[in-house]
Amino acid sequence: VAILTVHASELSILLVQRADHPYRGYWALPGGFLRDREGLDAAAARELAEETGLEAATGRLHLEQLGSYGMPGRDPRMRVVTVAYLALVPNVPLARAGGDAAEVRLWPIRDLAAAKAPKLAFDHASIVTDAIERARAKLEYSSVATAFLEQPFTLSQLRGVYEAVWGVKLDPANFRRKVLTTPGLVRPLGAHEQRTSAGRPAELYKAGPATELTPPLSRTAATSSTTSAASHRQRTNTGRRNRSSRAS
Amino acid sequence: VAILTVHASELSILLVQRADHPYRGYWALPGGFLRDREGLDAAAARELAEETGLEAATGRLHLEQLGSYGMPGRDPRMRVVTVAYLALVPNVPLARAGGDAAEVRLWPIRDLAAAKAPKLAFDHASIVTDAIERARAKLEYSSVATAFLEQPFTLSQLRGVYEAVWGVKLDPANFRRKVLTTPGLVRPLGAHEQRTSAGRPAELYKAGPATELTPPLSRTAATSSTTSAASHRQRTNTGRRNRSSRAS
DNA sequence: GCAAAAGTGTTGACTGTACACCCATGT
DNA sequence: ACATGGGTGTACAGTCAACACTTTTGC
Repeated sequence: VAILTVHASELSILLVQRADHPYRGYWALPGGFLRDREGLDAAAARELAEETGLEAATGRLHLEQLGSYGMPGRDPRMRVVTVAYLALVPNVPLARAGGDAAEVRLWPIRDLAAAKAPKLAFDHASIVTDAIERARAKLEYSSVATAFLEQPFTLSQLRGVYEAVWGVKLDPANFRRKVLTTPGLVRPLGAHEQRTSAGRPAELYKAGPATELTPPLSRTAATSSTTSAASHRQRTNTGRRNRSSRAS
Repeated sequence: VAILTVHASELSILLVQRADHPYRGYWALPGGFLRDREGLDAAAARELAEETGLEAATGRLHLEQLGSYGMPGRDPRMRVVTVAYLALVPNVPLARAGGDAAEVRLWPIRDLAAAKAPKLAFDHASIVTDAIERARAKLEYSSVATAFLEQPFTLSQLRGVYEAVWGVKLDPANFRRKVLTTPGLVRPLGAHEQRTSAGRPAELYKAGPATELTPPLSRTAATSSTTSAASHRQRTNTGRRNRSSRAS
């Protein structure tokens, strides 16, 4: 199970450090073996609960099948076919620390490519890559972003999820309009958040019944975060011209 | 392996009739067991070749993992976890007829919900549903439609794929523009088709390197076959004019 | 007052759809 | 000639990104 969450404005993944052979000391996705008379979804939900204490059935969290990995030799002990799942959760209590794992922690996605990156066991690097890509793609055309948040939430927090997962900055005004004009995406509660630091208190929302986002929210539409002159991104589109209406 | 093709303007799927217990006489997806030292993709390609004679590696046909199905009891003989694949192929030679299958044939998707629908073995009805939905969704945002065609093809044939898979009618003019303005989707060959019946000969194209279709082609945009007369009536009149001054 | 964040308004560029019209070919 | 399908032109309506502006809070 690839458990993704947004922690400190960073998309992060839960990994466990292996205490036993093989790949001792390497980091791995949490998981285990399918039991008799247990379906794939049920097994994934069980592993998720063992790791985080979160119940997939009760909560609003998101759990979906990601794909299966069966290259021969991926586990040196024997032939193993893994069915990977993707979980999107709001916060991770980080249950358990003993058992067959030496340590459990959240790794920011950004650090997985850095020098201090953890070494990943088996073919889990490939699974992690697929999980991140799936999550990024799903934000575009579905309403799963709310699975990263506890309810109720503000639109700024929801926007923060998109910005963390995609690594871009979004225009608050346009994001708000997009979310509010999509029918059934969120429902206003009428209440406002209690103050945190400064600025006008934001209205609170709950997730609505809608699951699809049509038309999608495009992640290519990052606003320039730097001082407007340097970053003109120009999408190499050969034919069409792009934005850059600044001089007119 | 769920093998989809477009035959006689109908999206169709290849099914084999089971000759042995269990589900004798029922129709099933072609498939088999994973071999030692064989990856999942390789096994799917092997099954596809056994069934159709098409080589996934050489041809331009499309083969992707669809998902895994592991509910206990789905096979009455023993616990079996199936990894399903989706194949999109241009034409199906329909190799083999003996072995453990009584018959092999293409079933139009439309007939699967009809009264004369074949009874499907195991949980294959669920897999077939997922395969069709995946294919329909993928046409929206990727270039896989060309996998249904032999090369070269005309834009009308490509449009016919969309119409068959989605069950809608698309505007030829707008479809053409959409395909041609997407960079790298198709490449013109300069040649024209040899006459078939009537009308101007169409230009021939090959699939290009592009795999994504952004922005996507929306399948909700079916042209209305009825109601065209009712809404025309009158132009919105006498309103004071504003905006719409194009001035580009 | 000032900074900061929420929220509204506006505009120009682009996109999608509908449909009129021209082109090339078979019968 | 005319039917048929290929291909181009164009107008209208809708959408999106950019950004100016107003509102509501903490300090």
